[in-house]
Amino acid sequence: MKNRNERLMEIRRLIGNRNISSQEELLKILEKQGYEMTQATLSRDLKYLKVAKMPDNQAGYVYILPDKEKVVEEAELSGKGLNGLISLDFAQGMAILKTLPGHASSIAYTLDNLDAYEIAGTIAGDDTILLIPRDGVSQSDLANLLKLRMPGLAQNNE
Amino acid sequence: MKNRNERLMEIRRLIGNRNISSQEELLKILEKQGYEMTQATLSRDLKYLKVAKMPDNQAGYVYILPDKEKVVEEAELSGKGLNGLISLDFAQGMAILKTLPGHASSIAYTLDNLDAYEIAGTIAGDDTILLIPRDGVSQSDLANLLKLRMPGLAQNNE
DNA sequence: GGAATAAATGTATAAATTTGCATTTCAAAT
DNA sequence: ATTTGAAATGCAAATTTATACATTTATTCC
Repeated sequence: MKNRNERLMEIRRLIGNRNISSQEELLKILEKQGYEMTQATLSRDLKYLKVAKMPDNQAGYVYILPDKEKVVEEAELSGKGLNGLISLDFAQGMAILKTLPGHASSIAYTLDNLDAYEIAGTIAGDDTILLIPRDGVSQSDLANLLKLRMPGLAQNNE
Repeated sequence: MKNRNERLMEIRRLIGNRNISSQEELLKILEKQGYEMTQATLSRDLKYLKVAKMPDNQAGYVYILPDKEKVVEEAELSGKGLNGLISLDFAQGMAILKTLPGHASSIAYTLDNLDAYEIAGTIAGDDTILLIPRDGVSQSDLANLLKLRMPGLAQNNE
């Protein structure tokens, strides 16, 4: 179909931004935006996108994006923050990121909000970030993750 | 409802350990274990536990346990002095504690003042604490210590 | 291009899940 | 021990979601 991909993107965007509780509800929003489709197709789309339905205190149930997808999207949306990054090194099983002076905490904040499985946590000083990877996460896993979200990042080692 | 709590625990355990695709399927397993209940109750249990149903390549759909969000609630409910504490993870032989923004240093202070042998030291950022255990201190030693001295702390891992 | 093949979608229906309401079970208070 | 209010559960119906099958739309390969 001509616009399936576009539709899938839009579905992801919608689920990421609002609390949607049923396929019917989502379907109506999509129809208002000009997408013509049936609930069956939406069901398939959600399956394709690995969207889960989760209980929620406020809304009863809400759709949620799978971790990875969500992360990528939000990182892209925010599109900000990683400018001050200078370098990435590995030592003692951990990653050390150097940044411009004063940039460490904002970048660390962005990193935390990636909600990436691979990152157990970060601690930021003034121009240095200590990133603790989860056990079992290899250096190259982490490098890939970071490269993916930080285009243009210069690395000291590979 | 003598055993509701036990049942809830068991449901969580089952969902954590195997791939379960429907409430019927889970219900049968529970029945074999001696739990008597209907699918309606199971539906409510899953809602209570915030278990989500997510598309899966192998199994079609699988139930998955909630992540940090759950922990936040429990921590908040517990009320005790550790209000800002969100989660506890282990990686690289160290413990990573996530807190609400700005809460890290006060909680780290509390940790230091436990004067626990097991804790060599802590470093606090804004919302993350790195806790360095003494050599020879196991993950479960540390988990026990924290559980013991910090009632209400929920954990992500076992 | 046109046949052959695969992918996407709609329709109708089955399957799965949630929920209103009535009932039972439990807990607290007197 | 009895009453009372809340929590838990079952039952049945409503709602929501998934899917088998048929059809349409796109893609590939001569």
